[in-house]
Amino acid sequence: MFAAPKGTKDVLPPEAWRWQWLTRLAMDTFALAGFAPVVTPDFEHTELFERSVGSESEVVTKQMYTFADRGGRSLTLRPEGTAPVMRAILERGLERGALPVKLAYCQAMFRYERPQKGRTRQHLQLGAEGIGSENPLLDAEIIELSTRFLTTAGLKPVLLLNSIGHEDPSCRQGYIKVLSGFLHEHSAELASADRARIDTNPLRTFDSKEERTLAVMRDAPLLSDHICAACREHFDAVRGALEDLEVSFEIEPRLVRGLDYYSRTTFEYQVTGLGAQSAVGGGGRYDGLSEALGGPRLPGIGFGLGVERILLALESVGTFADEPASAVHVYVVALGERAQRAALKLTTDLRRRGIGADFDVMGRSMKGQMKDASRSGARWAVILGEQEMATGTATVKDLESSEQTALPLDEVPGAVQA
RNA sequence: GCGGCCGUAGCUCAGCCUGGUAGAGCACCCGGUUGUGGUCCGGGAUGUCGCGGGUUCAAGUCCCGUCGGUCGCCCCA
Repeated sequence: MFAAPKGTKDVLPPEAWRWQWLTRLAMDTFALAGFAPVVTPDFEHTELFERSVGSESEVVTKQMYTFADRGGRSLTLRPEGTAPVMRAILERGLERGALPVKLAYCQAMFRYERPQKGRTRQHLQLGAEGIGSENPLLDAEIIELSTRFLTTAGLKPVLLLNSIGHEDPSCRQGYIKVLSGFLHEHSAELASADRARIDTNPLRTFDSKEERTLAVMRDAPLLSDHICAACREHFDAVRGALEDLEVSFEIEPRLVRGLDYYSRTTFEYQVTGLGAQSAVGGGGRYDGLSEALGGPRLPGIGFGLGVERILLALESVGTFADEPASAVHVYVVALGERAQRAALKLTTDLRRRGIGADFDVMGRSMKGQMKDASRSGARWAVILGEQEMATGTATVKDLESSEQTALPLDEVPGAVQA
């Protein structure tokens, strides 16, 4: 027998109802803020991710599902959502129309990693992107939106906020030099894994879980003390706007993102109940992304939220804001071949009127059908037996109160509306 | 890519240490009520004991390998 590939899993009912509930809630919430849905391909040219996420980044060097198709093209299963959306915008020239472009998605991401709690090789991500404006109010709008969605879903996440400046010697590049100098000075005190990447990705040293490294980093120079005046001003405006909106946050000067395209505002949502993982989502500005892909200057900001992680966190909280119920409202019980055909007809008639209905196709006894009716979650059982068939009626039973009455067939839909 | 633990019925697991050819609960089906569910009672079906190899008269049980799961490192949503 076949099993699902390593690091993937099927989602079956009842869990799947929660997925549907959560993703609908998200897309509805985003739409209410003007973000229209977008769907991009599940695979892209490998180069798209090399040029946006960064050819030196861990995601690109170790985690991508990259393959050659029969035409010899190097393709990659989408490891993140922002670069494909930007690519689609540039390809279709949306940046020459009305700005900002506001898009939302619910799509699978693929990363080759060792699976563990809250981490699989395919995961579903909800995201929204606001593209074409540098206005700090857009940052606040985006952050409030994702915060509100998570809160509505039933979480109380901690919002961590930082600014990592922009790609310029007067700003982040200058800081990285200062940081590298500091790290080289203290390299003997760092854990070996952290020492190894002083030159490749010094910012990530802040994320180390090595005690000895963290001890060193407590005295490390902070990016927030070295960003340029314009970035500082932008960040102050974002904070002010969030305060206006009463969105609470914590400034985390050590918050660093793993994808190269991020600039200025970065943020992350942390919750408990995810095992070793702590983030349900994160995002930030990517003012240089378009240019990295060969497009015009097109600043933007967005976020990505992990559906599996949100659901895990909700489970650990123990409450779902909206526990979905069965959609079957009426169960038609039939006795005899003639009644079974009538049952399909009645079930279909109810469905055409928008009433959830189901019936037995297993040839169950009446007792078995009643049991199945109960199991289906239906409120009503409509019984079609020989007596009913003879008189053109149906017995309508309320499965909660156990009360039942005989009605002419054409009055059944009206009787089970409530 | 590295490490710990685990892999027995559809599900959750016991049995493994101290080898003697499989069990419980739930779920499912049938009956108690040949036209009435959710409760209760009675009965029933189901396993290549992850896979491959080894030790042994005999392996679910011991050994090796492998695949998968899980948790952690790493990385990230």
